[in-house]
Amino acid sequence: MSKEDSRKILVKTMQSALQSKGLHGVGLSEILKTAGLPKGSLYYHFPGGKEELALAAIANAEQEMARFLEQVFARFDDPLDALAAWIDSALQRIAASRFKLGCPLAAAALDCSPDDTDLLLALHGAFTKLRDQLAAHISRAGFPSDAATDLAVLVLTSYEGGLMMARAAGSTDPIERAFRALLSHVRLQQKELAHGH
Amino acid sequence: MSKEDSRKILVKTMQSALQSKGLHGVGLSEILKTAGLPKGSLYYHFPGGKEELALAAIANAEQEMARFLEQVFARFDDPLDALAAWIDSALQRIAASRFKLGCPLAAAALDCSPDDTDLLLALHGAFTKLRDQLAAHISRAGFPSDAATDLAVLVLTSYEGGLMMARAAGSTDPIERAFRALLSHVRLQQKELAHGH
DNA sequence: TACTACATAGACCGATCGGTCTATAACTAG
DNA sequence: CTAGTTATAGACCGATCGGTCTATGTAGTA
Repeated sequence: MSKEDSRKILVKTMQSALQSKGLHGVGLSEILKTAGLPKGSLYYHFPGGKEELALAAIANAEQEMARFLEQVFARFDDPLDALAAWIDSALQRIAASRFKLGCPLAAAALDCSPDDTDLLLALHGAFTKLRDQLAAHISRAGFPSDAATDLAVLVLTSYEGGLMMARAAGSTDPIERAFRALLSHVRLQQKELAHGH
Repeated sequence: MSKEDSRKILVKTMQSALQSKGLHGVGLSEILKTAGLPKGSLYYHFPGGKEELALAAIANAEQEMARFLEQVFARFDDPLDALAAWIDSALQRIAASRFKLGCPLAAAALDCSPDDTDLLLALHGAFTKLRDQLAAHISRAGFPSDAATDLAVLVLTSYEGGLMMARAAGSTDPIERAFRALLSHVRLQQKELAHGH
């Protein structure tokens, strides 16, 4: 097994552990058992231990989300259609996991101590990047830059909150409702902007 | 110290621990130290241990939120003004805690194992109650019942997601942006509804 | 073959986890 | 005063926590 393989396995395992149980919800022993690797491997690849592994998992999750968003927006002419498709796929993903998996970023954000500055900083960076990415696409739908950023944040917060509530509900209903409302309002505003000029 | 006092102290302490560190982020010993009570008291009042205490904290948090919402909506004629005021107070609260405190419900939802059915059920109940409460008020602003429920869920998800992102950001910016977008869109829709009839 | 990194393997550590148990203080009723 | 209930007090338990350490492969190079 090469160096890269073990590293990736550990990161993926931690990422999925974050999604299902949160940062303190899983022990290293459980992660290692799932990964099929001994403790020596973990501390060889991640001398910083659990926190360094969590940071790597967060970075990986951020990258995956960013890439996936890019793909979806590339497939649609209308950014709002892309948004709807993105939510649709999120719906399917969480239902497929039987509502066990949430967002690893959100889980880490709520499960860590307020003075885990490294973690919080990494999370803030990830959210900001995703926000700006969303905002850039949304502005293409005719929204001024600042309004687009506001909207991007609304989309992100609803997405994160929706995932959390869907987990509690054991149903996609919260996400569906939130984005039905959101998209209908946004379409209306879009029309308004088009007529106004 | 009477029975009720110790119970309340324990519940409050657990509630604030949930907000700052999540369910598994704090140990019982830390809670007891903060509460100034010995272990015997905890297991006398809560034979079910940590989980029973968490359930009580969740129930208490739900009640507090519901009551506070009721107060805010009673103070304003326009439900949308009340909504804005509610968010405003949330902004102040989280800033006052220097972004350490989130929502205890969200923290519990993301930090627990997917098969903690008791916890998830309690959380689902709490979210549903808050949703319906919000929906009832929103419908007074001229929205049809189903649209009002969708909107209520959008408000709740943005609120929860906003709190989480504000914690990561160390700033109220996410909540401000999300609700600036949300309220502007909702006002527009409200006007549309008014003109349509 | 010998040397040298790289990577795995897991025994072991003190600390802390959630939880149980017995003892005792404080108050009430008779 | 005594008996009984309520609540506190904290020693103690096995399990598990995150982390350290030494020993053992394993691959590439000379």
